[in-house]
Amino acid sequence: MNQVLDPVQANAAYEIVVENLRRALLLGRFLPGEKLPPERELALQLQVSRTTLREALRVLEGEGLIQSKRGATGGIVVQSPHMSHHEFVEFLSRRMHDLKQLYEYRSIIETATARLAATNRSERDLENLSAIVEKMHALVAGETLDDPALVVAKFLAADAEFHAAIGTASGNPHLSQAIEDIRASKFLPIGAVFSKMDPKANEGHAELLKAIRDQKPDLAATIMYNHVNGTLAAIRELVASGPQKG
Amino acid sequence: MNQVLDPVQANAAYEIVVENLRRALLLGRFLPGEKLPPERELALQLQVSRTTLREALRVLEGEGLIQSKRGATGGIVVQSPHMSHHEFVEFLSRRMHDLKQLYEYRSIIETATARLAATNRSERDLENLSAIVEKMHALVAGETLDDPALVVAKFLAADAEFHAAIGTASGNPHLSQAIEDIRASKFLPIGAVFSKMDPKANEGHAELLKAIRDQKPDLAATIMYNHVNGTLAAIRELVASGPQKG
Amino acid sequence: MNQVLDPVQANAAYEIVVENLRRALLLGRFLPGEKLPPERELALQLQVSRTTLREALRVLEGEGLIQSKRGATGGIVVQSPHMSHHEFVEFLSRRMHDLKQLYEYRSIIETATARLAATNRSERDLENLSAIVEKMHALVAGETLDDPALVVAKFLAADAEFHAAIGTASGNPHLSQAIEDIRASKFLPIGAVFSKMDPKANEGHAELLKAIRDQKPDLAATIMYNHVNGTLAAIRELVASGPQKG
Amino acid sequence: MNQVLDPVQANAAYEIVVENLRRALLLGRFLPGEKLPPERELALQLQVSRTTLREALRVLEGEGLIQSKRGATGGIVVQSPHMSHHEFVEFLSRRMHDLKQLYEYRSIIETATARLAATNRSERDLENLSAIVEKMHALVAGETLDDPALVVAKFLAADAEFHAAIGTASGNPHLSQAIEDIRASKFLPIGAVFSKMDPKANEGHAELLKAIRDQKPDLAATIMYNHVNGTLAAIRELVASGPQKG
DNA sequence: GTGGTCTAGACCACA
DNA sequence: GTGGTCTAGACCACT
Repeated sequence: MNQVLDPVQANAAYEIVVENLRRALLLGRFLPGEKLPPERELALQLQVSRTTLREALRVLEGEGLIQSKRGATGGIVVQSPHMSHHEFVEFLSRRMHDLKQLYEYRSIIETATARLAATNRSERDLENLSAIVEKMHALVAGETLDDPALVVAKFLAADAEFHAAIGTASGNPHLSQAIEDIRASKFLPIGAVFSKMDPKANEGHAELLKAIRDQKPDLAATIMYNHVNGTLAAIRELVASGPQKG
Repeated sequence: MNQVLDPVQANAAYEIVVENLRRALLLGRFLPGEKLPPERELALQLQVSRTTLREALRVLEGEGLIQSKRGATGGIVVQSPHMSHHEFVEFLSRRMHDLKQLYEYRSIIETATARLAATNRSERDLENLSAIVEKMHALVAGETLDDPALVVAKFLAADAEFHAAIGTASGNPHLSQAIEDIRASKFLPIGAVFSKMDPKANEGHAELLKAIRDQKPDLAATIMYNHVNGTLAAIRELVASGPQKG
Repeated sequence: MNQVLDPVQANAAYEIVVENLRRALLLGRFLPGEKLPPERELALQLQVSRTTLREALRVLEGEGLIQSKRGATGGIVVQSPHMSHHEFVEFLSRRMHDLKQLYEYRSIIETATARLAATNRSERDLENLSAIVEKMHALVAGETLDDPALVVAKFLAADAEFHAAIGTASGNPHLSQAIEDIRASKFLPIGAVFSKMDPKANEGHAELLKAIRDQKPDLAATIMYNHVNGTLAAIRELVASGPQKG
Repeated sequence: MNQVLDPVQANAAYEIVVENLRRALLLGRFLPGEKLPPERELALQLQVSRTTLREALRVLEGEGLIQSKRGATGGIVVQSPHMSHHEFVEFLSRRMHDLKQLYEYRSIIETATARLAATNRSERDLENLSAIVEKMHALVAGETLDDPALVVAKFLAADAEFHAAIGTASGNPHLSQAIEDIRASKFLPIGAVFSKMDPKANEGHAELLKAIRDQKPDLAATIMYNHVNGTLAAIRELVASGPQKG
C-alpha cells in the first residue's frame, strides 16, 4: 500500500496560461512579427482575469518569445527566435542523444498514425490536407517575395498543421495529442533545420497525401517513416558539417 | 485567429485530491472495510498538507464513500462497496468508444516498445522482468489462500510494473512515459476485467519475457500485440455478456 | 517596529508636469506675454508624450496661468503675471524657517566644495569658470538694453552654471549632485531676490574664481561662505522690509 | 530657452515601495532572521494595495534580501547578506575609488552635523544618544552570548541609529537626509568591515556623545572627522591585507 | 492567521 | 483603443 497515490500539484492559473501560450507560439500558431489578440480578448478566451494573463505574458516576455508595446498601434508582438546558425548547431549537437530518442518515438507515433489515417480518412480530412499541401507549395514557390525567415516560419506552421491533420484523419485523439506534444513541448527545432526553403521539403507531403487518399496504409506508413527519418538525417548532417563552418 | 486558445481552469488542490481518491476507491484500490492509510501518510503521499487532505476527505465522507472514526482503533474506513459488477459493466459500455481508441493507441505504443526492448534489453532488465513474472506466478498459484479481490489488486500492480519494466528495457524514455501515462493518468481498467484470476493472464508475460531474452523483436512485438488486444477483447466480451446478467 | 515605513504616493505623470511648469511660471522662468516652446518640444524636454503634456496644459489653462491659441501665430501664451513682489515676499516669509535650514545646508556643502575645488581644479575647470563669470559680467553691464526681468532670468541660469562648475572642479560627484539637488529639486529662489540686477552680485564670483585659480582653499571657502550667507541675508532683508511696502 | 525643464519620470508605485523597503533593510531597520510585519499591515503602512506591495516583495526576494514562507508560523524573513570575506574584499577593492569620494563627502556632511549638534542638541537628543550608546555597549559586552553575525548586524543598525540621531540633534533635516542617503542607498558596507566586534568600535561614540553633551562644537567635529576617516582607514587596511589571505 | 493567487474594475500613458 | 498599473476584496493552501 506504499505510495499508491499520485502526488497532486496545483498549478497556478498563470502557469497554465504560460504553457498554453508557449505551446501555441512554438507550434507556430502565431507567426513572428504578428500580434497576439489584445490582452482583454486573450483573457476572455482563456477565461482568466487580465491580471492573471499579464502575469503569464511577463514570463513569456522574459523568455524573449513576445514583446509588448503600448499605444494605439501597440500590442503583443511575437518575436522570432533568433539563434545564430552557429548557436543552433551547438544546440543540436549538445542534444543529439535526446533527439535520437525523440525521433525514434516520433517515428513510431507518426508512422502508425499515417497508416491509420490511410484507412480512416474522411473526405473532409482529404480536403484539409490538400489545402495545407497547396499552401506549402505556394510558400515554396513564392519564397523570394518575402522575408525568408518569415517564409520558413510559415512553412513550419503549415508543416505542424499538416502532421496534426494526419493525426485528425487517423481518428485517434491519443495519437493527435502525442503528435502535438512531440512538436510543441518536446521538440522545438523540427524543420528549423532549413535556413532557406528546400524545394524537396514539400515533396514527401504530396506523396503522403496521395497514399492516404488512395487508402494505401503500408505505403503511407513507409513514406512517413522515410519522411521522419529523413529529417533526422538532415539534422545529423548539419551537426556533422556545422562545426567546420561555425 | 479566433478562439485559438483553450480556456484555462485551475483546479483547487483539494478537488484534485478528491478525484484521485475517488478513482482509487471506485477501482477497488481500497477494499470495503479496509482502512485508508493514516491522514499524515496520505498527505505525504499526495504531497499536500493535512488540511487540504482533510478537506477532500470531508467531501468523500459526504458522498458516503468513507467514514472517519476517531480513537485508537479509529481511522478512515472505506464505507461503500466499490463499483458492483453491474455498474462496472455499465461504466465500461458507456466508455467503450474511448476504450477502443485508447487500446489502439496502447497497442501501437507497447508493440513498438516490446520490439525495441527485445533489441536493447540489458541483463539487468531481464532480471527485473523475471522477478516480476515470478511474483505474478506466485500470486496466481496462491490465489485461493487469500481474499480474491486483494489478489487481483496485487496482480494489477505487478502487471503495471511489468509493462513499465519493458518500457525501461526499450531504452526510450518517451515510450516509458507514454506507457505510464496510458495506465495512470487516463482512467484505464486494464485487467480490472477479472473478478477472479484467470490462469492464462500470466502466460503472455512469460512468453514475452522469453522473446525479449532471446532478442526476437518481431516475436516480442507480436506477443505484445496479441496481449493488448486480448485484454480489449476480454473487455468487449464482458460488455457483451454483462447486460444479460445485470 | 510600528509604522517604520513612509507611505508611498505615486504621482501621475501629468501632475508632475503640472508642478514642473507651474513652478517655472511662478519663478518667472517664462515671462508674461511670452510664448512657451511648442508642445512638441516641451513634450520632448519633459520626456512625456504630447498627450500627457496637453493634460497638464489643460490644468494650467484652467488655473488661468496660460492660454492656448491656435493657428500659425498661435501658441501657448503665458497669461497671468508671475508672482507679484508682494506675493513673493509673503511666500518667502512663510518659508523663512525652511530657507534658513536650507541655506545652512547649502553653506556647508558649497563651502566644502569651494575648498576642494581650489585644490583639485584643472585648467579645463578654470576656463569654464572664467567663461561663465564673463558671461555674467556682460549681462550686468548690458542690463539696460533689455527687459530687466529677462536679464535676471539669464543671470540666474548663469549663476546656477557657475556653482555647478565649482562642483565639477571639486572632483567629488556627491558634492556636485548635492549642489544640483539644492538648487533644482528643492524650490529655491536663489537670486530671485533681485528684481533688478545688483552690481555687487557678480563680485563674489570673480573673487572666488581668483581664489580657486590661486589654489587657496581656505580663502575660497571663506568667500563662498560669505557669498551664500550674503544671499540669505538679502532674503532676510527683503522679508523684513517687504511687509511694510506690501 | 533650451532644455529648461527637467524630464519627468513617473515611478511605478511598486518601484517606490521597493526602494523604500530596500532602504529600510540596508539601514538595518529589520535585522536578518527577523520577520517583516505581515503583508496586510505593510500594505496599510505604505498606503498601497497588497497586490502592489507583493510586486515589490517579489523584487526584493529576487535580490535575496528577503524570503517568504507561508503558513501560520510563516512570514517574510529578512535574509542575512552572505558575502564571503574574500568576495567582500574583492568588492571593496573594486569600489575603492568610489569609496574614497563617498567618504570625502561623508566626512564633510557628518563633521558639520556633529558641530551643529553640539550647539543645538536638546535634552531629548542627549537621552536618545545615551540610550543608543548604551545599547551598543551592551552588544559589545554580550557578544559571546549570541550569533556573532547577528551581533554585528545589530551593532550596525545601532550605529546607523546613532549617526541619524546626531543628524536629528543638529536640527537640520537636510543633513539628516544626507546622512541617511549616504548610508542606505549609496554606502552599503559601512562597518561591515568587522566580521567580529572590535572593542574600540564604540569608543568614538562615547567621546562624541560627551562632546555634544558639553556643547563643544569643535571637539565634536574633530572626533567625528577622525571617526569617519578611521573607518575609511580600516577599509584601506582590509583591502591592502585581504588579497594575501583571500 | 500567514503568504499565494485570482478577480473585476478602474484609470493612466501612449501612439 | 492599446498595454501599464493600481485597487479592494475574496478564497485558498499552508504550518
